[in-house]
Amino acid sequence: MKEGKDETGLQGTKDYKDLLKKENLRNTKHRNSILEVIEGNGQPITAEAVFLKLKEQGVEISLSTVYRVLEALVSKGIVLKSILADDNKALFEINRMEHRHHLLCVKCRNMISVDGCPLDDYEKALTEKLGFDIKGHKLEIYGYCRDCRQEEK
Amino acid sequence: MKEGKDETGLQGTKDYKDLLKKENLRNTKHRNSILEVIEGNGQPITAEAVFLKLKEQGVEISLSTVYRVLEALVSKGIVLKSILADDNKALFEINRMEHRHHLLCVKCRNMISVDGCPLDDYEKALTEKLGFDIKGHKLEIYGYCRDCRQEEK
DNA sequence: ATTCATGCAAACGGTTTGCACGCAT
DNA sequence: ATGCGTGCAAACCGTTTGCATGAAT
Repeated sequence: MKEGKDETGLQGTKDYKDLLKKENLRNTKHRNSILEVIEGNGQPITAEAVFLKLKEQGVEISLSTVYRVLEALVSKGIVLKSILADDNKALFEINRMEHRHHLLCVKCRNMISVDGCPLDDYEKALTEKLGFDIKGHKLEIYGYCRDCRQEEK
Repeated sequence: MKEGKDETGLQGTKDYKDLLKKENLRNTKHRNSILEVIEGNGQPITAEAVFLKLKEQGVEISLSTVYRVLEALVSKGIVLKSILADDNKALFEINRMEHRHHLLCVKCRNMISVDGCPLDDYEKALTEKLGFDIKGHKLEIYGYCRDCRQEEK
């Protein structure tokens, strides 16, 4: 699988026309730019940061459009939204097919992505035990990253 | 309306004087009331809901005091704060010693608490692999509860 | 031609803060 | 007596929304 469309339709240099079309969203410059920024960004990013990155690139767009586009993408499941407890700005990231979690350093506030997930069995057990039909989860792990850990000592 | 304060069943005899003292927080009526509400509540609760519960009980308090007290308790680790992605109100719960997670029903928005945690081994592995010193985590599991699951079908 | 997307500015809502007073220590 | 705790109202700030214009289908 290379340049073809995969399940997500999310490809580096490719544009997002098909993806948007599939979700009944019109193919606009802004939506493409926003998807590019979000996908290109290694970690969850705020709406304002998206806005600023676009500005840097010379893309003129209003902040409210960023919000509206993000909301649309989230509602289609293309983008995931989350909020950390100690900072009430929302973070957005591409909904990659590989399941992924993040380690958040409480000091430098960097995020490290980790593929894979240890929760499958656990969820299965919960479903059986409680009759709860699990659709997903959000796992946020926090602590000190390798660098800040040194400094702490 | 009668109140059964001794029915928290969780702390029983102990009031919060010692706890507050230990953290260099003055022992005030409001702080005790708030701790009572939060601990008595089975699940995470918003600041406003705390405020309203207190009002019901005839406790006169201002919303900003509720926020300030909660903030103090969170900063001391007595209370945990979290924010769900689709609702930007903060939720507060007692930091119980037994590790506990919640299942959130995306339909009726009820929360079910589950004791225990499947992540210990996983975190140990991450620490070794990435040199990340893990201090804690937040796990939010969502889906349909037993009741809403029926209705979906 | 129609419908959806966007910009602008104003509104919104949960949360925070400045200030003066009250209460715990 | 001191300094933290509280009430009130206003400020704050991320986010949403109404309306008119512009672009995609």
